[in-house]
Amino acid sequence: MCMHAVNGQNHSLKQVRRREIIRAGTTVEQMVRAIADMIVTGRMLPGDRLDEISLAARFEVSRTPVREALRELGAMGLVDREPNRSAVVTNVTETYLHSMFEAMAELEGVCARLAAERMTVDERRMLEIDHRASARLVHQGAEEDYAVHNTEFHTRLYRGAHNEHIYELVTQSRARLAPFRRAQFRLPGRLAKSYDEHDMIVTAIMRADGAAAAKAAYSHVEIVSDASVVFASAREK
Amino acid sequence: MCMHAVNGQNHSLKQVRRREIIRAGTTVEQMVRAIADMIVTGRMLPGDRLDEISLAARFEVSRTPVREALRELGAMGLVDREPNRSAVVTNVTETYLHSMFEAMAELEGVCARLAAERMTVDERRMLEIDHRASARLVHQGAEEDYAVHNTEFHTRLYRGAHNEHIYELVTQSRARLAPFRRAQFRLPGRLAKSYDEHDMIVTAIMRADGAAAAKAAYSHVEIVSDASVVFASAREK
DNA sequence: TGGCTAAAAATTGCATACACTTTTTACAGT
DNA sequence: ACTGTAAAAAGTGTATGCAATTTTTAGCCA
Repeated sequence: MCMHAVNGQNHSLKQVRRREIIRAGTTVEQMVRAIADMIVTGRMLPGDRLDEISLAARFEVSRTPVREALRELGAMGLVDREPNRSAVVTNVTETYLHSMFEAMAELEGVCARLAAERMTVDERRMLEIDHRASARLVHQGAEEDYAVHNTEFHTRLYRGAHNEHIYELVTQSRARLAPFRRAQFRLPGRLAKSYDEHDMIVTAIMRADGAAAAKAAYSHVEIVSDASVVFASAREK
Repeated sequence: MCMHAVNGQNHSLKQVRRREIIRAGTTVEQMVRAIADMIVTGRMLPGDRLDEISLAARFEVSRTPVREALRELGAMGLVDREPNRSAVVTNVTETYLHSMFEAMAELEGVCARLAAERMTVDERRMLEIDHRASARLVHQGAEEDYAVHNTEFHTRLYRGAHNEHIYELVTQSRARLAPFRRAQFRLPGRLAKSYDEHDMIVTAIMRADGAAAAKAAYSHVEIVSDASVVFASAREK
């Protein structure tokens, strides 16, 4: 049986319905953002399968845009794809995880150094104000809120380097690392320690001491301890 | 007219024919490699359009895999895509280009430092031998061959850092930068200068002097001069 | 000639169909 | 029960079709 006429009709209706739901950008962009968010925020864990049919059903689209979204997520390193196999939330070896933490430390170091040399007066002021304000969160033990502050703090550093490409690299790396650094601030005393480390960075930046800022930012990432603590959670799957 | 039966037949035949042509990986992977190569080697210039229909015809596939390939190239930063518009080989502002060169210099610096600290005896030996051998190419003024050597030399550095993630970042950045650093070794005296700079890096690495290696590698990228010289060629389009 | 507009053509976005591959299930023989 | 295997089910890869959008072309008027 030939359904071309019916198809057109059906298609139209769906199109109209979709149009209302528009949030931002194309269907694929939305899906990429939505799925990336699920991975980065831990609602999906390394190893979890992402099959095209389920995703298509979930987002109420056909498999075509789903596949494009998965392709993009694959290029971003958030999912692994192998021919004729379902996509899977990227899981990495301990060695590779370590290399990501180290790369992150190096990049943070570079950003902090450049930020110390280049931040505008306004940027420095905002960084310091925001940092000081976070002391309250530490005292309250507000882990969630501190995590939000922490993300902003680092984003300020990355932006402060005034280098668009480095910003992209470090942002991409941070996203890929996110699934493996969950539960970071739940370790006892971690909040206060993080604050002190931020303080070292801020102080160096206010002095425009690039070398000190780089050193402080590098050690803030704490390659070794984080990597091992965190890996357990990744393997639980 | 309904062509479903015919479709099946036709499809089958094409499938069989394609199977013979397999080179490596899936159709999309092959296309990504092929197109990326065209961009990186300059057979396609920044600003050039990549329309799906022509590409589909060129590679003898339907638009579906073409779209996936373009999506991936977009994620890699080699092409720009906007909704309802043809993909275009990425062109960048002078500011962004400068940020890429700077990022590259920083990354090379990190790689050189880590390489100086971590390269195995074999890696150091191979680096030095290969470097010494390139002196002949300089004397002959063999630009093409030196360019090949140069690529290998830097790859050795990146690998020598013994950090998989940094390797990925620097490789990705190098690919994105490639379209804008064409014709590098055609400047008079550039070959000899490049050799001397390599020599500084190699010497520092052989001494396991990370700081010196980093400094030498950083200045080797020559952010400012390259950026301006090279930008002309990008704009010619 | 120089725009302005509207129709036509070209092109992209997405849905659907079907071949091919992988995974699961069911069942036979041991 | 236990394993091997074949059939069924599920899932991926890609071609094709149509709606929506952008680009081009043609014609019009000042």
